[in-house]
Amino acid sequence: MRAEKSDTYSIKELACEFGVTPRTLRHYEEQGLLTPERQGQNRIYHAHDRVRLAWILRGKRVGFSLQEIGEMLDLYDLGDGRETQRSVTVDKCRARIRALEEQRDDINATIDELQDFCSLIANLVRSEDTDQWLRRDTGEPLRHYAPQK
Amino acid sequence: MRAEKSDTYSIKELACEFGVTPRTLRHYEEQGLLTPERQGQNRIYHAHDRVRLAWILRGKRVGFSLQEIGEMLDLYDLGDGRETQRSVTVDKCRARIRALEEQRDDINATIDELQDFCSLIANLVRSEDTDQWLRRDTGEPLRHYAPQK
DNA sequence: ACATGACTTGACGTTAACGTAAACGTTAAC
DNA sequence: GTTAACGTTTACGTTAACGTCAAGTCATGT
Repeated sequence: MRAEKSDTYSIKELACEFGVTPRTLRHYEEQGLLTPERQGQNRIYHAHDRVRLAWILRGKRVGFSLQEIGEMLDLYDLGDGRETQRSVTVDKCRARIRALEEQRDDINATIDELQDFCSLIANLVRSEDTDQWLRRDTGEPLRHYAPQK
Repeated sequence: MRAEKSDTYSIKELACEFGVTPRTLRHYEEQGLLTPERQGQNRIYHAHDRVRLAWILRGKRVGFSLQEIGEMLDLYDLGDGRETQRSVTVDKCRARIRALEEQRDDINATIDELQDFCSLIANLVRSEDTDQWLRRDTGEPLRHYAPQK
């Protein structure tokens, strides 16, 4: 093993670090999302690639397709192009932001509903009189979530 | 056509209303996410199914698989089961909430980066001296996003 | 009577994002 | 020298979430 390491990674090192497989990194390369340096035949990843990979994976977590992620990464690369290109880039960028904000609203709504439901059933208690489930706080019988007979 | 409509929907009506195809509704039924009433051979959807469909589609928008959505819907149905079942349900529910919160954090981070980038390139200007792109505010030359020659 | 239109059930096709296996070339250790 | 551990390319397999037929059913309108 050589003494030099600088801050480069083999395909497996980088994959491991991000909890993915080498195959995944090759796949991202096929899709044009990564373009690692080559030493002979082997891929060498730099900090630059690491940053992009982090972006890609976060993009995935928030539900973007690889293609969409590629377009977003292209935005960065086109950031200093001609005037017209730049305004297009800015527009697309803002559209993405709006989409993400909508998605965040969806998530918040889902969280709210899950929390309501969660605290509701956490407070359930069975009435010995009516043989029904009641809310511990108000004593109201359930309707909404009761199985219909 | 009969006079009665109450608040039921044909498969196409419900599909249209939510911007999906009838095929999609049948698919959700195959997966056990919907169980519409039948009149003879035809499916009849009620308000109840509408609510579930809204849940399903929002679940999809925030990135859940149909299977995960099914499990979440099951949580609701199991809400008034036995004590032990209920505690399991609450646990799963809280796990889901945590996952969603993490995802929201991801989204916020992505939005932040996109906004930074967006305002950055919106403020770019070209220097006639150096023939480079500079920040309009600080005059700093770009490094990060400049294509490497 | 018959055509129209909405619905039904198969069943196969498609796309995305990889998994997996085959066959091969380096280098490092034993 | 050969086994092991890593890398490579090529190529076919897999899963999810439907799309897209084909072929049949059923109530209506004319």
